[in-house]
Amino acid sequence: MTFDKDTSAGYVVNHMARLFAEALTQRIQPLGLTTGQFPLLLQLWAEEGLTQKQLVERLDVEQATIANTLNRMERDGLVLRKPHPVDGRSQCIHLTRKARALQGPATEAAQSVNDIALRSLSVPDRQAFFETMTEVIKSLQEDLKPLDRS
Amino acid sequence: MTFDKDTSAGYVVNHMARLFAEALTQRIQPLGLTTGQFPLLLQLWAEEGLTQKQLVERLDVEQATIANTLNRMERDGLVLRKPHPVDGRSQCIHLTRKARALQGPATEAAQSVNDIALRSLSVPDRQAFFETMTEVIKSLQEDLKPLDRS
DNA sequence: TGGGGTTGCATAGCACGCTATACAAGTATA
DNA sequence: TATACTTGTATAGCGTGCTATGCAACCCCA
Repeated sequence: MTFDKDTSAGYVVNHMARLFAEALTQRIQPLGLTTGQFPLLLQLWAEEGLTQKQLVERLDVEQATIANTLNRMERDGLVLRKPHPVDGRSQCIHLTRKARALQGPATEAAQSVNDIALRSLSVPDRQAFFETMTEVIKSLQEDLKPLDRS
Repeated sequence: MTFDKDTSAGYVVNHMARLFAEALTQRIQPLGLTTGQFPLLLQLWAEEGLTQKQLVERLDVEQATIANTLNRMERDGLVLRKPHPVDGRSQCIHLTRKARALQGPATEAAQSVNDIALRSLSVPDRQAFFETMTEVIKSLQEDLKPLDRS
């Protein structure tokens, strides 16, 4: 019994994820954005001035990854780190005018990728797809949970 | 109308893919393997002595990625590059005894991750999940196709 | 008021995947 | 045969994500 990549959920999911990323890159690269910055921008467009800690809590990404992405965003003029009024360890992350101006085009780009990806699916199929992914994510998180720092 | 990451297919797919990778890492790290090596090993367990070109054709990964992964696998004693009998540019990729011995435990680990991930789904739901992913992949590939070097 | 634990962030170092590029070996053509 | 094109690999450089670690600011308690 040979293990076939094409019937391996992990393999197919990984492949799909890379295609999503590629399609998004194609559309946001002209805006000067990258895929990793996207979740951060999304969060900051909704709530500006969050600390890194708060961003980590809201996104499913490790602190070190957030810190590195913020470095690149600061370098690219998307974000400013301002000192926290009371906690000397923290900084509040603020968007530049440039980053604010990208909200429209960038979300349109992301929406367009999602629309294209799901284009051939019926509305109930899309719904089922999301429900299934939510289940899968839950199962994997439960499997990984015992590892959490307790 | 704000764009919500939790209802964005791309975001959820990316998150799911990272969880799959984490779960697999947890199981194959003790074997001295990493996630990126897995597809290559799978292919070589089935057909040893392939060239890099042939691996690129069989896996959905770029040539440069394959070359780098092979470098790490050679470094880790999983793979040997032997000169191609007729084409001086190519090399045939052979597995070491060590790599061959890992086929059983490694495929079991991957199978176990897939089983856990899909655990809460009925058989028809699993089937539907694969069909949907295949559709999504096809749609994204069609969107990206115009970019191919023709 | 210390001193010790905690918490927020930064950094080092790695794997993985990508694009772009270089280069040697092969092929074909004038 | 000499030249030009093509093809197979390698490498540089980057972004994304991870773990592990360091460190200063904070907090609590004796």
